[in-house]
Amino acid sequence: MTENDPVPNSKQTTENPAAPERRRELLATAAEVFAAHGYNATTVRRIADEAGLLAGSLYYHFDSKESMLDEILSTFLDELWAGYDTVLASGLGPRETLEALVTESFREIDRHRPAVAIYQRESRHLVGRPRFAYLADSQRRFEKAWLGTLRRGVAERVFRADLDTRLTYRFVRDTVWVAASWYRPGGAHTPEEIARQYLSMVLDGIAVRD
Amino acid sequence: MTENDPVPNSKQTTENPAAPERRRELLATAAEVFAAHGYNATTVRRIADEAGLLAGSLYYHFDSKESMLDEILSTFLDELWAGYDTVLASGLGPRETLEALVTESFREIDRHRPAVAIYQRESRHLVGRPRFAYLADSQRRFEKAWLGTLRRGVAERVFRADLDTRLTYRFVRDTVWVAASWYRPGGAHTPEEIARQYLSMVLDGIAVRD
DNA sequence: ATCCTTCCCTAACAAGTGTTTGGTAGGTTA
DNA sequence: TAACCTACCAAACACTTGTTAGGGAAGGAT
Repeated sequence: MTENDPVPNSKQTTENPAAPERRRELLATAAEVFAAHGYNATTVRRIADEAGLLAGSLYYHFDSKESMLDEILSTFLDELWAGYDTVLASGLGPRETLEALVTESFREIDRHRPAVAIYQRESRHLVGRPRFAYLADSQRRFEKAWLGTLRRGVAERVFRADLDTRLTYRFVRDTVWVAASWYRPGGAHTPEEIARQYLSMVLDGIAVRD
Repeated sequence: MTENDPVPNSKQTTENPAAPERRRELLATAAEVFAAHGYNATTVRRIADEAGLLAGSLYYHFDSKESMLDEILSTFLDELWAGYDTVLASGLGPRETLEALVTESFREIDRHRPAVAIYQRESRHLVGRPRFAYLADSQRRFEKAWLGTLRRGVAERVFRADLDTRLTYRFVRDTVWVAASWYRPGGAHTPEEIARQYLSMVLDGIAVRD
């Protein structure tokens, strides 16, 4: 029996500053490989190769392959919602809220690109599994925040009333997050620049005004 | 040896009207499962279950699991390009070309929803494999068609000149195709309605004009 | 009645999968 | 020096994977 487990295994909710340095390195490479090839197509041997150790050694740090995925996604979502909640609590108008949410989203893509890519690819079939129940929660909060902002904007006559709000929501949501598939940190554009251009397009359109 | 193979196996480029009825049924269910769970996570036993036969029996109709994927994707892309080429050859202006391409895209999503979903999910790591070289071809033609239309529009002063055309291209492209992940045939909106709303948003923006 | 074709099943194969177990080099602490 | 902890390796485990080989039932053609 594992009577006196040192600690490393099993996720830590409270941040332990002194401890799992190596753990984060391994999670980072795992996330990179998951994002590049997909969770199912990624073998733990491949992760181990990339990290410079053997497959079995990963199980000193993690319970299972799935728990790596779990930790990658939940860490990302925790940080995402910290940013979103700050925006939503600051009492901005609908247009400013939309702008702030979009900008925050591109910043998260910048910081958690692999996690976002994994989320996009895998969340659809992970939702439903009890272990990943927080994904469904997050989806609900997400929809509430975005749809609410859009509807508020329509009510206050800053957003057009002749569009299906639900369709608009989907377009806005998807285009923002799908950027994670081509975005590369350190590329030609900063997250803020991308957000600015994206907002300009979504708010004012790409056609020339008459 | 398989001296006298009846025909069924191996893809048919020229449409044989008398033959592979069952083949198309099986491909349709395979596409559905691939789209729902991802290619790698889908076992041939799962496809067989869904189709009502045993795993080995699939190999009477197909060479391999990969050849099913190949046929699903190439069939879809063939039909997509038939539609696109018609649009591109009809000598429309940039704005009308954009509208026609977007509308045609949503029609393709309506007809080939599983194939589109699979394409979105898997094409990134299939590109490069020699067997799927046509995916890279398609990507190049795709970029050429869309980027060309956008640039022509900027030159003719119908699209804004102050946006990064490449960014605009990515946004337009992604938002159109990602719709396959939530679109359900027979839903509240027809493909043409979705295209109209989407175009209205992209061309004129969601903000109220001053 | 015989043959042939179509379409499927049964049963197995080899390779690859996530995971476990026991061991061990090297540093830290007692 | 002895005991201990950390982080890894070596080797195997049980299971799932895509795929194949051989056979057989049904039905139309001869």
